[in-house]
Amino acid sequence: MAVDRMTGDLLTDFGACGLVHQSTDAVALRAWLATPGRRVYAGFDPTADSLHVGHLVALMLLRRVAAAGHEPVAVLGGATGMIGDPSGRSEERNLLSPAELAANVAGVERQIRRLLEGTGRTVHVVNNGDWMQGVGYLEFLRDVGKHVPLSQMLAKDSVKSRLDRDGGLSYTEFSYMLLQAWDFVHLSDALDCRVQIGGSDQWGNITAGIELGRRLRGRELHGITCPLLTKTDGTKMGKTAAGAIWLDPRRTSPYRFYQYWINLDDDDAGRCVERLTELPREEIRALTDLRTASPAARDTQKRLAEELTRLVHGETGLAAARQATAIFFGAEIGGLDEAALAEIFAEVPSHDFARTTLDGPGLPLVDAFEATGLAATKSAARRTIEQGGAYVNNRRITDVSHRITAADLEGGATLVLRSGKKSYALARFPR
RNA sequence: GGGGAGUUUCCCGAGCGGUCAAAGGGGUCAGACUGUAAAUCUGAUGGCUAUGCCUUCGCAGGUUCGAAUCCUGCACUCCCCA
Repeated sequence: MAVDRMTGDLLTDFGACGLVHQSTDAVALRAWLATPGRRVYAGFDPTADSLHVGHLVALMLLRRVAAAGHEPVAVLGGATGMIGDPSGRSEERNLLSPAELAANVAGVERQIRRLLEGTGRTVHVVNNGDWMQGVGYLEFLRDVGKHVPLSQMLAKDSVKSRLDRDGGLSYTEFSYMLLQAWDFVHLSDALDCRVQIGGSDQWGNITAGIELGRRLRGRELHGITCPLLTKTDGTKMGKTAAGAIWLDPRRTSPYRFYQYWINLDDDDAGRCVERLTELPREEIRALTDLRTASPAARDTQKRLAEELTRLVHGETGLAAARQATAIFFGAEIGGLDEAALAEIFAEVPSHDFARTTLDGPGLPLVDAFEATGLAATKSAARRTIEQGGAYVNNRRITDVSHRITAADLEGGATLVLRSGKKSYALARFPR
């Protein structure tokens, strides 16, 4: 992976990849970033115990920060998560319990550290809970609130859009930006961190921090936002009908993660490979050419899926995803141990049969299809078999009266049944 | 309150005494094609111990050798006139 893209300055690099939506004065920003080792921060609110694909942009931004010779600072929202960011939200958030929040912070921190490791730079992962917990309400109002004009707060898009709605927003969420603004000032004190990056919905919060820094410290702070990654069909990147694509393999298997990228349409894949990978610009250009010349090959999707799966799940995860892909697309199943099967078919429904059903003539395939739910009725199962859509361990069975016997298990205890192209079910025969 | 039309298998909708598990379309499922896309094409589409048997056409009765189709009552929906 090409982490060493130190060809230009950070802002130019971001711009070239389509990662700049808005920024504060580019000249001042460039000047500040001209010195290596500057600290740049992005925040992550722990709304769940895992990050999802939507967070990848910010994470990759931080990796680029490191690649450009600076030091990324990831801020975990142990304090801000108590409140909930109204930005980009149409409704009031539900508050998380402190216990949930602590668990979320722990999970997210682990992921961030992993993803920022290996950048070869010092990485700071801090929690705003650590500096906010001890601050009293009165103290905060006097030290911070006093310096933030209400007119500015009310002018923020995140606030305005919510005030116009039926639900409005609570005082609590309204105050969120003060906390984030204070984070920025605090980080400039503690780490001399003077640049904050984030999604375009963060612009209001970032500028609130910049303003506060000027008033409180007379310090010049900078901000960059990147466009929110959306798909050409208008839906959010990383959302599927089945829910979000998470980085935690327990929530989203490496296979599904891999498949998500493989299935992107050409334009989306093009944008993702540009913004979410660290491939050299020449390679990205080459992929674009390939995509135009022979879209069917889908080189971009493959490369994208490969890069991101390796980054998030490691070589082992990538290998597992590839193996699962081969099997899900028709490779015969054999020589796989139970553990590998369980891993690959983790999200597939299964049904346990008594071992004795295999005795004598064996278990009718029709019955197995019905029991596993692959077919609603035995008649439906028969139809599927007759029409050539039934498979056992990816071998097509066309005989309606086919029966499963112990011999089919080849020593194992699980058979993989399939109906059509992608409906799978496991038939287990525990000893 | 008066008059009229209707209620069919997942949905829409044809059927108006036997040849009706019920046309056609949609959907769904399989197959072919394909880029793990879209479109297209083909087949299937109540259930089962399956050349047969059982259940289904608003509900309950009745007429008939035989009813989704005819009669009676009930329920619900829609339209028109007050």
